[in-house]
Parts: sequence; structure tokens; C-alpha cells
Amino acid sequence: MQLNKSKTISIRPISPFNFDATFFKPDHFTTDDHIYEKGVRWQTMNWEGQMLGIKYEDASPGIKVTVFSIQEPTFEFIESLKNEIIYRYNLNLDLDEFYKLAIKDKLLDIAINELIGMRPGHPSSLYEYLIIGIILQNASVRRSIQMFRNLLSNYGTELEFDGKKLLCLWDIGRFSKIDEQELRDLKIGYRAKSIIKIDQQFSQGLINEFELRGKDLITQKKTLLALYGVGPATVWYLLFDVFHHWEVFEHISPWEHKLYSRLFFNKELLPVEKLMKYINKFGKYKHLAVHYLWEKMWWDRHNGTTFDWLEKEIRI
DNA sequence: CATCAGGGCCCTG
DNA sequence: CAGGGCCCTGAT
Repeated sequence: MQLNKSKTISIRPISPFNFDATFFKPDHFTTDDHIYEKGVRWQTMNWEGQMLGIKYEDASPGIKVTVFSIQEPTFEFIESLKNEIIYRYNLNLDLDEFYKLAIKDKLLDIAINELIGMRPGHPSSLYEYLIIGIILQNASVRRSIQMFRNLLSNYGTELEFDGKKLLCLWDIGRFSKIDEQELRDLKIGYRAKSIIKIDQQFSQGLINEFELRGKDLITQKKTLLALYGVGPATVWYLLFDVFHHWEVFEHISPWEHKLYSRLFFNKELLPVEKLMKYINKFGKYKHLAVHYLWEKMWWDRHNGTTFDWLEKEIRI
């Protein structure tokens, strides 16, 4: 599908702002729906039922956003899209208070110096993130990539914009008439059931992302856990990446356990309580603090530093 | 070749 | 609340 219309908007995030560390997270594994180069990200987006191509460009101190579409977008459409982009990438997040707290910790201070102005955030809607969360479960990174690719190439739509061809996520309800076996044939395994059920719950309107954003943490958590296929590990990701709770840090999965031990104390495996004690120092910003340490590790790897203990764990 | 665990979760007893 | 089963894949 050719996206011939384009409109440019500009966004000025709160300073300091780091374009690359905000628009590219080296540990995010999704493929075929975006391309990143230094200072530029091309990303597809299914917004209000329209399939869009978005090009983000570093235009320091701001961001140039070009929206590619089939139909000429209305003013209201562009406004809501702009607000959504600001929300998803946390462009209005004021990091000052966090930085003041973090400077007391040597490790975190180093990470912040390297990534200053980086926002947490994620390009996906709640619906899309749930699909991602489910294919992460009980699988290595390589296998998760394969599952995502298979889904996107079978059910996504190819969009051509700005000389790039990328796949865009399907509409909610896509799996209403698809039986489980068809998904299983894409090597999704038992996760097929969860994907179909969640798709169904969304299309029946049983869950609404925008309503849920306005609820309190407890309600959000309860609502998410009630979705079929969502448990403590997935909800932990969702509350941070999609609902932007910087303070929630209750769950450490086995592989993260190993990596945090290395990352915080350069030890092979420490008791979870010891790791939690370190993390708890950062109070209402504890997950954000971990995000900075975590992303620093991935950026260092991206830039050529080799951590053998990391390579052993990721197996891409 | 077989066996096993992996960036969990649901269901059963 | 513990533990079995689940899909597939690469490691051993």
C-alpha cells in the first residue's frame, strides 16, 4: 500500500532530550515494522483505524515528525496523533527530579551521563504490546523474533512510504474468524490461544486502553491480569512501558535476575532481596533507574562493547 | 539420536 | 499453593 499523503509536525520535548536513546532501544526486538538509523526512525502505526508511516527525525532541540497516510488527515486526526506520540515516548516527562536523586548513585550517574535526556517509552499500543508480551513468554529472543515476524508477515499490511517498505500491525478483531490451528501453523504454539482471546476481548470492547490510562495503578493491574495469558511477568512490562509507572518494580524473571546481578554488582547471581534493596533506593523512580542501567548496557553492546555474560543470555 | 530449559501462564488437585 | 503441561528450538 502506497502512502502518498504526508504532513509534517514538530514536537519540542522538555529539555534535556536525547533523540537516539528515546527512539531506539537496542533491546527491543520487534522487526519489520521499523527501521532506525542515527537521528532517524521510520515506524508504522495503526492509529484510529488508519495505517500510517511515521518518520521521526532528530531536529535538535526538537523532533520533526512526518506522517504518511493514504487519506488526507484531518486537523483533529493530526492533533490526536501528536498527543499520542507525546504520550508513548514520554516527550513531556520532566526528568529533573529523577536526575537529582540519581546523582547520589555512582552507577546510575554514569548511565545518566551517557544517556542524558533519554525517555522511557514504547512505540506500541496496549493491544500490540500484549501480542509482543505473549510471544516473549517461555521463549528465547530468537524465537520471539521469529513469532513476531510470522504474525506480521501473515496478518500485517505492507506500507510504502519515504522510500521504505515496512509492515503495519493489523486491526483489532483480526483473529475473530481465524482458528487456533492457523496460528499454530505459524509456530506460535500454545500462545495462539492467548492471542485469539485477547484480540476477542479488545474487539468486544471489554478493555479500553485510553480509559484504563485514567485509572489508578491497582485497577490497571487487576484489569490487565484478568486478560487471558497475562501474568505477573507481562504485567510488569506493561505497567512500565505502556502505563508509565516509574515506581513499580516487583518482579524479577530468571534471566533478568542473572543480568541485574552482573549489572548492579558484577556478580554472577545474588539473592533477589539484595537486588531489590539496591533498586528500592530509587523510590518512586525505581523502575526508571533500572531502565537507565539496563539501556546503558544495551547501548554499550550496540556500540561494540562485548559482555560475555550478556551474550550467553540473549542468544539472538 | 534423546532430552531439556527457555524473557510464563493456566488449570487442576 | 504446588506442580504439570504446553509449542518450538537450539544447546548439550
